[in-house]
Amino acid sequence: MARAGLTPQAVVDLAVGIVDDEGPDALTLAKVAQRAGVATPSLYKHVDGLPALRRAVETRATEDLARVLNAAALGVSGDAAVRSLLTAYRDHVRTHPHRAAMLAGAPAPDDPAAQAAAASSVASLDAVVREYGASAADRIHLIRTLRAAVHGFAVLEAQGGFGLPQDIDTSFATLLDVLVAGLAPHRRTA
Amino acid sequence: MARAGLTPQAVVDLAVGIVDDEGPDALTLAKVAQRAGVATPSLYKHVDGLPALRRAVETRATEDLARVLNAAALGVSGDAAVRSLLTAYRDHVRTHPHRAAMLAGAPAPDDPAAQAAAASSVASLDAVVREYGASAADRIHLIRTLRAAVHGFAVLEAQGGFGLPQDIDTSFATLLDVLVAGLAPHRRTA
DNA sequence: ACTCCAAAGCTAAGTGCATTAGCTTTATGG
DNA sequence: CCATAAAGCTAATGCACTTAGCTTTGGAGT
Repeated sequence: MARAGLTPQAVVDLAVGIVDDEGPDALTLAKVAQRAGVATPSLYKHVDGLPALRRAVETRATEDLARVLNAAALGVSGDAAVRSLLTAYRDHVRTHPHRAAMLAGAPAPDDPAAQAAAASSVASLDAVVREYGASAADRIHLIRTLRAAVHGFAVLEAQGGFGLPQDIDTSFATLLDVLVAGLAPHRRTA
Repeated sequence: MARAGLTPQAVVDLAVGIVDDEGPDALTLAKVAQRAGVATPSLYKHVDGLPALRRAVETRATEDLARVLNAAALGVSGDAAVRSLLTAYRDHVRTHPHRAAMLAGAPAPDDPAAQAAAASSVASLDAVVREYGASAADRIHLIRTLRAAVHGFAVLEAQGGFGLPQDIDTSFATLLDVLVAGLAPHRRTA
């Protein structure tokens, strides 16, 4: 192939880097091209315009999160598993604060990778709440409850929505305590 | 004054309308000018550029939310108050889904109105958790817990982050139940 | 009623970005 | 060694934000 040896993958890598460094609003084709050492229109050989690139970055972020959650669900169970997963979620968003807002949307219906990543995250959460809900239909509400709570916390923390930065660890501990205590009545097995 | 009789207020009104209709990304000075029946540069007589207008819209959204929360905190107490406030929060975001993402940021430090609105929301929440925490320092963690949980739920719902739209009311009921049950151990007075 | 002036509007012009079209180069496979 | 398809480029268009500077208008004060 030709000079810079770009691939769709590499372009998305650069885009993710820009988002992590400067936030989603700073993602522009011009900036990606500059980092790639290439003229802006050349990117269209690898990516179908800015909106598509945004979606690809979102997919990548969803996949990374899924990996983290899957890892955090290994070898734990019960309340400890809930704490492990939620803590991993929060820590991941703290490490990548600019991705926070990207994690709330539905995966693109035409992107199997995004669908798979989303399903994988749900599966990790489902494993963790399995002992709190008998049927999958019951558990979905618990999964949504946990996801909403951590996601809200992570977004607020990442975007400075909590007034003072101090004591946020204590607040997160409170969140975990409240959720774990609130989940107790749903437990199936003593 | 002159022809269109614009004011900073009126410009922000139009901007809020655009955000509510088409989302934050659709907010452009050109579109505001079109709705106002005015040439784009004329807006600079009333507003200090697009970023400032965005902030003003955010402030307005924060104020509206505060009003809703204040109203929902009237004449209720205990668990019912928690449910009332959180339900009002969720309903408000459902009514204005495009504002969801705007409600996570810190209020601009140089905008007293935004500061006041944020403080007012916190005050409503504080009143509701007063019987669960003795000191203000204790309550802040409960406030953050509740806010994170509802905000996460509202954002995920508004942005389609929950897979299927059905059963979301049940999920929200579960969220409320879990939070109320989890809060119980913190109750001061029986 | 008249004058003046500040506010509110306008047009013109510059900049940056996204995107499309069409050309040129390069590397690779036959 | 050459043909070709991918990868890159330049040129050009359109849209949005923004600044500069001019024009109009409506009301305040006489």
